[in-house]
Amino acid sequence: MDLRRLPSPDDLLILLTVARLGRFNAVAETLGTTHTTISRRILALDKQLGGRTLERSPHGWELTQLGASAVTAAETIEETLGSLSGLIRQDQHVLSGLVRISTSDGFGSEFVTPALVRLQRQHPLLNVEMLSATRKVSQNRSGVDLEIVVGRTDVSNAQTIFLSNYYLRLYASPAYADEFGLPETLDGVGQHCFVSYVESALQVAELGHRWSAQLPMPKSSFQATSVFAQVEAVRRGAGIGLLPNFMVAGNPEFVPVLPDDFQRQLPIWAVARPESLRSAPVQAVIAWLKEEVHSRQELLAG
Amino acid sequence: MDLRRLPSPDDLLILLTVARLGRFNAVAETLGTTHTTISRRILALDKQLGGRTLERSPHGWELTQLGASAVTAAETIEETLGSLSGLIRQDQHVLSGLVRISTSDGFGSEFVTPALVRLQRQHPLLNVEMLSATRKVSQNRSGVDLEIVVGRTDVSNAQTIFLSNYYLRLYASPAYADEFGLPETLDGVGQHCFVSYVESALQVAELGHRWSAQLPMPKSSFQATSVFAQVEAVRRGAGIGLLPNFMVAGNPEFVPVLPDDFQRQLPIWAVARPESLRSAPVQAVIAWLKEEVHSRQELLAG
DNA sequence: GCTCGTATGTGCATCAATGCACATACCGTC
DNA sequence: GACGGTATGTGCATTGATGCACATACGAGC
Repeated sequence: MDLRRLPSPDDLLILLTVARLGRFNAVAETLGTTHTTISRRILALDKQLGGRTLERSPHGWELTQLGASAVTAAETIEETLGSLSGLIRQDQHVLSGLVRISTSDGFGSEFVTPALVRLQRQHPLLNVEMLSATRKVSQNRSGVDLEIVVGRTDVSNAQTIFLSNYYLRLYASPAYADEFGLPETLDGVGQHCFVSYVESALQVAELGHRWSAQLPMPKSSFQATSVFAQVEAVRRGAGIGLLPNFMVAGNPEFVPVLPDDFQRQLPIWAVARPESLRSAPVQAVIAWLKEEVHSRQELLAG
Repeated sequence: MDLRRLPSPDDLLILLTVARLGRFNAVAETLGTTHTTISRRILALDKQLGGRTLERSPHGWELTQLGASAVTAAETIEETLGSLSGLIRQDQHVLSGLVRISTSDGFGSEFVTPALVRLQRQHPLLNVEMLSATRKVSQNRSGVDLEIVVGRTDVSNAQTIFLSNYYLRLYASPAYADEFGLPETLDGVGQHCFVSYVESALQVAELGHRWSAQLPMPKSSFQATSVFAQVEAVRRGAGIGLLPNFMVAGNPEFVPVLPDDFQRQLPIWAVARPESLRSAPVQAVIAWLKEEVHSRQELLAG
């Protein structure tokens, strides 16, 4: 990529500040420079982008459509730089102590474990305990510094940090499909064996097949509390299973069933009490987890 | 967020280019500046980040851990800026007109052709002329909008854009190996027939066997100006040939000869005058070409 | 060991970006 | 309408970044 042909990231960040403050003088004070320089930099940016990014309004400067696109890019750059700065600040302190994390087993082993291993490699004095449980967010988090939870979060004295969405979709094994065929409609799923979570032990309703009337009662079912068991059951032909996409997408041992008709999107959150969030190790875990999720977003969306 | 406290995004992008190219001089050429400036900017970045981002290695600069974090951030910034640029370009242009490109025949058919075909499929009004010639970068580029050249680029009034490295390695056919055996050392190559470029017509010295004293004078030689002819000659048992890896790697009709003892790395560049680079179609060609090369990097490195 | 080529770093001159003083424009108040 | 305050833009001086010439270091070849 020709870096000289790209808009100046510094100029984009200035535009972002203008968008926030509305006046050149305010921006100049904030950035420790003069309104003259701000004016000139916006002029230069407009030339780079081939149009006006700002227009005058009674309340000060307002973004044009081009300016709005540029500000979106600037926000990404700002966040990227902020993360890098935060990383550096973290690197300057040796992290130690113990962080206890509760997480569901599928997401835990696929995303949380790698992030924590990377973190601990850099901070060997940091001890990590990862408790696997597929549960809804608890009202009382004693003993746990951070919870990774699925679905809705109705909790009042904690902060929720969105990590990502993932998808539950219907899958079967090629052998099962060959032997029993696959349904043509969602109603047809009721004629098949179904693999899912144990309903009586289900804490997160969205993980179960009952959560939506889209899915009929199955002829028979194979239920497990472990998502690994569910995946293995589908792989071995136990039936049609409602599985997290990130565990089976792209694997030829799993055939999507009615992929255009059914999928269920679930958010994953990190939840922590405010006092936990004042801990540098917990903040580090969150940052590294976000990085892990972000860098593998296509697996979660796939 | 205090923007004055953040690392300079421009300096991060320079580090990214250093990480890709490994040498300040190459970066300077690519960015149209001097190695002095690159050196100073890296020094400045190291100060902003509070540590060294690069350390010396036998192959050039290598990233420290801090440098790797910084490069990750730089990649995000680059992509963000690229997306913004792409958005703006989309809004402005249906590509049309004529782009004339000069390129070597092997690389041209393997990488340039597919990229151009894809581009033209999307922009049917765009006409493309691809001139095949294996030459060094010319001082006068009249009639050609873009040159794809191999090896060193010593040119003053044009911009060079690094595309990739590829490798010349020694190969023979299985039949030749059976009949004559293969050498155990590089000196032993002198006892064999050698297939190479026509020395008297050689414009890029690195393509010839003489360029390095590692390769002895051959007993006899088969020389051709067409790399396709060279490949065919080796395939038909004419001798040991110095061939681009991307044309024969993985093909059972070609046996690597002394692969651990000899290889020659060559850079490939796109070169254009500043006024050519102001043309949206030329910019599009460069972008698509880079994408083609990037998405098939393992073939070039293999 | 010597020579050559290449890579990076230092010092000074040059150039581009920024600061400063001032000008112009607009709005609100009297 | 006049005045004061605030916001943005122009021209020239100043400052910081970059280019250029040269120096130093390293590796390869003879």
